[in-house]
Amino acid sequence: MPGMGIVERKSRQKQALRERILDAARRIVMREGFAALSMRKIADAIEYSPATLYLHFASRDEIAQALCAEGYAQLLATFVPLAQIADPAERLKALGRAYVAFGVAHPETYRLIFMEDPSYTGAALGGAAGAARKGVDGALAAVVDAGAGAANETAEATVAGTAAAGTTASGKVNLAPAKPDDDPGDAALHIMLRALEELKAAGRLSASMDVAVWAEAFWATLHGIVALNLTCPVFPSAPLDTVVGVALDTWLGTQPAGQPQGAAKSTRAGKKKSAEAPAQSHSEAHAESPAETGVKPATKPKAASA
Amino acid sequence: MPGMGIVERKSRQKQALRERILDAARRIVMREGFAALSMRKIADAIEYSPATLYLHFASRDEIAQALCAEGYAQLLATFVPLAQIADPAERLKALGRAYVAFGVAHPETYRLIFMEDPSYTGAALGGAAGAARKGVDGALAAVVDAGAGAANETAEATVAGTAAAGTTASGKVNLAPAKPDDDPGDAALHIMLRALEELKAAGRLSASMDVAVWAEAFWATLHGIVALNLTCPVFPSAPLDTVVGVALDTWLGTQPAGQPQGAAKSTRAGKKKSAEAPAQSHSEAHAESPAETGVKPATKPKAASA
DNA sequence: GTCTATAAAGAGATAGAC
DNA sequence: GTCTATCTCTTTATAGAC
Repeated sequence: MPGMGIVERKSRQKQALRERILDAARRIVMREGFAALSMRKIADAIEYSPATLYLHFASRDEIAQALCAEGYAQLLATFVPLAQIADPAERLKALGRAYVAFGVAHPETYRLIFMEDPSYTGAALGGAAGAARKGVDGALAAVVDAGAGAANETAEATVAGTAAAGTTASGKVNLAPAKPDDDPGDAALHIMLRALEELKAAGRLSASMDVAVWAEAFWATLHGIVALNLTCPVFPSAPLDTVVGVALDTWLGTQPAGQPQGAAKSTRAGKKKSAEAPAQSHSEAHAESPAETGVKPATKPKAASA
Repeated sequence: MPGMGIVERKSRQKQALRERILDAARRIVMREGFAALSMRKIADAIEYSPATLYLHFASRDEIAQALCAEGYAQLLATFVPLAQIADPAERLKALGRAYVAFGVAHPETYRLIFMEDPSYTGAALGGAAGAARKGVDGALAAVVDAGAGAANETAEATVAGTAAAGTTASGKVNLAPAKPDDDPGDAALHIMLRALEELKAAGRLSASMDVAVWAEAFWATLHGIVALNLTCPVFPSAPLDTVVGVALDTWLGTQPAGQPQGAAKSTRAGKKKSAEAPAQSHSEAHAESPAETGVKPATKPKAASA
């Protein structure tokens, strides 16, 4: 019977190999696309035999789902600092831009999470707890909780003077109990819903609007932009940032329309941001992973022998 | 040397077999998903040998692209009658609803065209000419062309009285030359752009808005709704029609700002879709194809042997 | 725990007989 | 045109030696 330290060392080693497997898998997915992910390739990459992988993961699917949870946690992590933005509309815009930036910066990860198989999406949204507990989720849950109190008040201090608000703000916010442990995959949703409640309280969103519906439609817009960008060769014809900007302005009622509905800067100077428009740069985004862009993932094997 | 009639008969027979191949392929894709489409399965379905398929299609990819072009033409066909709607905002709403309905009614076809491989999307948008020429495209091109003249005037007769319009309407419409033969895949885009120009002329869209950008962002919203609906297990929590309604109202500026509009019954009783929520029903959609819904397409082979 | 070896299945595509 | 037969390659997953 070995001492406790030996057991721990073995456990650490097992965990380490598990991480190496996931690292290799992630690299393959990023470079060649998810379709090219195979047990053999992973085994080759980590210089183990394929059979060893099955001691850590029951199947290729389990590896894929672990990658999904990881990637989703990474996405959530980019939201954390943005949840502190005082103005709810600006907060939502920043979240939207970060969402699109993530999808553009990590196309294959985004594909795997949101465009491949429903079970993968489910693994990411529901199973992000496991991967996210590794550090991200704690911080996020803290932010979400803090948002219920502190962020709300700072937002009021900044915004409340604009319109007749404050009446419904205090009483109705607890409509979203925001149990952070309940479903960590919904953390992003909670951030959005809170911002929407503030927006509504400030009179900048129709009081009759169902915030849950608005949030889903808003999400769909962002997802559509990312997904078309990844799949459709002719999208977008205008710079991506321009399309995102129009979408955000439309959803948040800040568009320079003939009549602004909520509260907007009446008219803008030029036509659009045709001049600058850095387009796909997104230097604001995440520099963690080694440039997932550029390589055609090749869902199809294409020609190999001739 | 055979007579000309014999050559024609042979050509017809060849075409007929080509159609049978595509029919079988379409059925497989609809029932088992695109990933399950293989030359052998097609051959089995039509009771020919796999080698025969290669006399009609150079590769599996070519079959897939033909299916894409077909499906896209089918989608365009559902737009044709809607292009006659006089009010441009209502026309765009109807187009949007038809788009979503198509995606929900033909999930695997939609996936193949817009969510799988960029080359497939390209084949649909650019190569729809070939498949569409079979009858759909002619009608569509006619509608598009007629739209430049007739539909525009009916729209003016119905709408123009609303706001101060008419000044820019006549002079600027030819901004979109609408060459129907040029790129038939863009026919849908042209329909949208025309509606947007009318909207702008009527003062119901900001004069500074770039209609091309608006159109792409609008498309992205619709695509996002369909794509999430097909991939994300928890989307939507509210009935799909409600989400679509909010999106359309937001984009077309018909949202309440205090008063509830067409859809969205102000407040809901429960939290989520616990109570009613028919969700995926959509009986309004197309009944042409044999119920592509319901069966899990299984991108992955999953368990087969044990 | 890790390996070698292999089973079992399936894919796309082609050569050559008829 | 069509078929038989096959080549080549890939995959997931497991059995059993060490």
